[in-house]
Amino acid sequence: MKDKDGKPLSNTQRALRELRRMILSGELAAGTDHLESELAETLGMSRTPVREAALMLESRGLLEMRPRKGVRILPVSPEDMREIYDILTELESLAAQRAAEAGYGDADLAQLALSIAQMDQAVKDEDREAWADADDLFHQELVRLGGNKRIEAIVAVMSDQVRRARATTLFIRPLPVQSNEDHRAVYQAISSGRAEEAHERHRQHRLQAKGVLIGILEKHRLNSL
Amino acid sequence: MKDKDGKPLSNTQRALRELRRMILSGELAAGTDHLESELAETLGMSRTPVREAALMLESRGLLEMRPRKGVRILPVSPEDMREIYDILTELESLAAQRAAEAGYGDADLAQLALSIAQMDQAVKDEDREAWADADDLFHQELVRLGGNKRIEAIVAVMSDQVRRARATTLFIRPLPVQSNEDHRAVYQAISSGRAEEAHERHRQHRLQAKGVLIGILEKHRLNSL
DNA sequence: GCATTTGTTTGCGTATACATTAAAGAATGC
DNA sequence: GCATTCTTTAATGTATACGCAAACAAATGC
Repeated sequence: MKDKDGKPLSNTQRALRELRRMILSGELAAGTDHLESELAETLGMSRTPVREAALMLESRGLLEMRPRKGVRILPVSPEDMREIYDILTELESLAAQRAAEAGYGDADLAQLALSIAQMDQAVKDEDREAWADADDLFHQELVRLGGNKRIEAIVAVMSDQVRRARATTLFIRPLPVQSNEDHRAVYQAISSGRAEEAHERHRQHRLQAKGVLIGILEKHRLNSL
Repeated sequence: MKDKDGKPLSNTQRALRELRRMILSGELAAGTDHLESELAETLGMSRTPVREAALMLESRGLLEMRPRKGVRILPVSPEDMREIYDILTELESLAAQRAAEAGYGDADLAQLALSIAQMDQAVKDEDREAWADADDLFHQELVRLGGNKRIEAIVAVMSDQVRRARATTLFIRPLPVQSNEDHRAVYQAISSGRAEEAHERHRQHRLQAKGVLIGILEKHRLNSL
């Protein structure tokens, strides 16, 4: 098996990507248990790479390995979402501030601008999936511009868990019009080097998002997904 | 092999603890490479549990597995320390704020008070090791009181890396008298429910600590440890 | 009937064997 | 003498085998 660059891809890496994909897509449902040997057979490889991949996914908080009970796909509760959003709020706001301080030019911010444009288009089209993808890109790029690799890694892990909750809630909630305005404000602040404002605007953006998501989860009694 | 509770401890767990200990103590020096088979022999077990432990330590950022180059103990640079302290600053300050909002009583804050007392004693005795241990405890307990499990986990990971830098710098720097005053102020703020102040005091404390550490590292040209 | 014990099964933890492949060294040609 | 290719080697990636311990079932004693 080779990847796009022609480099061979180890089975462990394949297992990692496949399992992650299966969890995020819901193919492996939250709360379900799966034997290592089952997963190995599904993926067409032996238990060893599956175990190694599972170990990594365990430290990303997507699953849990319980002796004799199989690999458990961890559900996400509203309380988990509070924790996650609190972390995202703090770390992304800092990233926004740092990005503004870095004095990036328009070229550096092109990707950010692009994802904002994509979100605008998606809202027009009422295409929630496209909006979610562009939103992911915006946050990922924002954090990248913040220049802290560890924050990037942490946010990536937390975002994986948010993605699962969002897969369920995406079609329940109203079109994220407010969100798009927030993004533009953050972009403007970064672009013109207003660090404090970038921080605060993004902070408010995330607090707002947290409130909306938690509200939906509690209203619909989605205690575990 | 059994642990304190009499429960058998898996070799993977033993490898995890041992390797972590060896890295933090410097027994496995930063920047050095080690074959899986060497480590396995050292620990008296086969490669399998060593690999599994290494995988976990890799996601904690303590080492890196590079095909054919062996397991590399990751060095920590001043830039790494900036990243780590930025994260600790944000997440611990939030924890302090939340702890203050939670309205804990004196009994709940006993451990926090104890570690402060231990730090005072350690400063009197000029026992830097004891101070460092108590300081770890203070921060760990503070974060626990914050009530966000994920922040606890992230801070634990980051703290492991700080510990390595501190092992080197602990005896270079002046006695942390200012630090102890900060801790007391944070404690007071939490104890009396002044959330905003707890946040801000802890924030300043961490920013200060960051400055001191980075200053030492750069002054002594400690670019990698 | 119920509880306790014994047997059986099943899945994991670990060792080990093997295939794979990148890196280092040797040999060859220019 | 240098570069290139071939060979070798060594370390990893993966499969597989097996013992053990936990969960479940059955059987036995009360």
